[in-house]
Amino acid sequence: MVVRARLTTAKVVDAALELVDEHGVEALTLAAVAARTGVATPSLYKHIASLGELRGHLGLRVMEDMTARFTAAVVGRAGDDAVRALMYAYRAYVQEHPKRYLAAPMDPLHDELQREAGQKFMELILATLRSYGLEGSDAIHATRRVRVIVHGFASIESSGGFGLPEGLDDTYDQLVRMYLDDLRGQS
Amino acid sequence: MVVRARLTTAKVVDAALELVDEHGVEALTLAAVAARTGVATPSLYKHIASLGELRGHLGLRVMEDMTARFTAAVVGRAGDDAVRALMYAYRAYVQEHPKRYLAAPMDPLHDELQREAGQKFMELILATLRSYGLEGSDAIHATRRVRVIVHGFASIESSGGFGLPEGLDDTYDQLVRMYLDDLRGQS
DNA sequence: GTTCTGGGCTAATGGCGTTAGCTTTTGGGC
DNA sequence: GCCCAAAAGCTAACGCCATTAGCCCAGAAC
Repeated sequence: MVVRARLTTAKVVDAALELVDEHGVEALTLAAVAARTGVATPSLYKHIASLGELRGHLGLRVMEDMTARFTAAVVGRAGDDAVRALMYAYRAYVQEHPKRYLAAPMDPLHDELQREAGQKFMELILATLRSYGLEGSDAIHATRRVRVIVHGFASIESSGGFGLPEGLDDTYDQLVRMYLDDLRGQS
Repeated sequence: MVVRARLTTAKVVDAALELVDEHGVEALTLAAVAARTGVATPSLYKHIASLGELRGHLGLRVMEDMTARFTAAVVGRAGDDAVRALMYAYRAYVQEHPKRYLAAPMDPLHDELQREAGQKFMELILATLRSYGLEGSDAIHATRRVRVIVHGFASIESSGGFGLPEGLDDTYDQLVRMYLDDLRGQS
């Protein structure tokens, strides 16, 4: 006899992620998640503490997913090659999942649940920059600068903020080149 | 006898802006706006069509306010001096009104109500870059690049996304310099 | 076989946005 | 200076949402 597939926190987050990918963050409602998981709304509270906590789990999931993808893209590369791989992987991810990106936490370090994933992400960037031999605050500034560029571009692009999408690839190429030139200049 | 101050759309937006500045975008609720304006909630519908439209008006207000501030900062300057003034004014505005920044529309060109303000803003950036003599798509790319930098930094800073705020001024200085070097390099 | 626990359920509450329909104020036309 | 239409306020009500309380049932533990 088939055991009735019981719900778990992970499955609830799965449903939330699907919902966000399809209809955007504003469509993330407990009623919708319940419908998708085939359960009554209050039953979700056996697996999550609140809608806010579900959002936290969702943000964590997205951040872990991004880190995994970017790690795969960067591994085995160094220098400009690695930085390019990271930056292009970032944009590719957001292009594939534009609505999901708005569910990613911008301040993971301030959330108990997401802190570890946030640190892993930052360490990945630092590791990507390793071969430039940056020390102390130079490394921190360089990390912040890439983050500003990739996040700035991604958040504008994913919300349709660039009037016409024409030439966006070129714009991104220029940003990558600008960052690399800058890195080289001060390393 | 003092005439009872009647409500207008502008006053409703004023109240909404105060509310957002004090308690964040998620606190923007018709009930709260009604309480602040001394009116029953449904009465607001005599001045706005819906909460969504109020958000639109609010975004427009913020965008116009920013454009006015940045224009004042840039006027009378040219070249690197103008670009620096624009970029520092942008960050200063967001530092003064961190919560408000999240109410600013990221795609004003796709909103009937905000399109004109969005174009004015873009024209301001283009004008700021005028003295570099960029033509056609070069000007568009350069505009997009500044926007990515200032928005990326502002959105991360305003949501506390940089772990420790230490050295943030330096990071921003580096971003400004990076952009200027890049502009110079390709002009 | 009984018991205990975990995961589901229904019912109910309070806050929200929104609509309908009423009353009141107000300002312009005569 | 009065009248009346339109503007701007109100209360009542609806439906959706998150959340809580309290019940029930299945299945694992013993």
